[in-house]
Amino acid sequence: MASAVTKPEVPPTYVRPQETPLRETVIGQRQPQTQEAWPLEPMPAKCRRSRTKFTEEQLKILIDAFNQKPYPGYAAKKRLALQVNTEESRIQIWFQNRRARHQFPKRPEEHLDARQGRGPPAGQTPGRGDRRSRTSYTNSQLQTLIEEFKVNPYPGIDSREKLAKEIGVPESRVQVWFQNRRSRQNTQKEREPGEAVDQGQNQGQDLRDGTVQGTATT
DNA sequence: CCACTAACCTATTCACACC
DNA sequence: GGTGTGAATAGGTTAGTGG
Repeated sequence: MASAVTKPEVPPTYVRPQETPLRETVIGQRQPQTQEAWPLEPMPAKCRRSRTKFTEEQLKILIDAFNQKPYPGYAAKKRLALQVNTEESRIQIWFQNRRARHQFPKRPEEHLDARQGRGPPAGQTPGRGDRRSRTSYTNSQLQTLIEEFKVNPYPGIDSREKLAKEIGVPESRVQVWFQNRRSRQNTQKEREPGEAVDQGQNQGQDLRDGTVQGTATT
């Protein structure tokens, strides 16, 4: 694919959130100078997921859990999600925000084992086995993601959900995939500042990555 | 208008398979 | 051992909601 059609559609200036948060994040409000950078349509109607409104009861459960364990593992997050009847990804975001905003009680007796000075206190870490199992994408799934990335590296909630449905993975995985993709694209650009290259040909390599497959989780 | 906070972002690191 | 990449983190920004 990609032979004729694909041009590195990705606008060279598609983003620089640092200074100019001119993403498409906003609901049809933003259309900054990069407007030309963006093609014509990939501006989704709706970008952000609608704001979740937790009830008092839900908050009580969450706060209680947070006080006991500010770094819940995947299983714990899943359990909480079930308890408060929401998605695990919402739980994850809630804990992220909570940790950022509140000085949670770091138990001194847990000697924070400064492994590197950053990151969660080892005493509270989820533990290795407590991560979500790694998602392994098939070639065709990756191909779909990559194609979409070339068109729009910042898909809104609607696009993400559509993509997720199309390739059969949770929307949260699509979001993480785009985050990682953007991140790695940036670091790669730093290494080789030569042109905005990549895209067109890299695709071949990107697909090569697809050799992953196999490893069915569970 | 402003405080609060969910959603989202980048940057960085961890984990783990693969060579 | 290095590389690739999904999943996690910290910390910052954007934007919806309610006083």
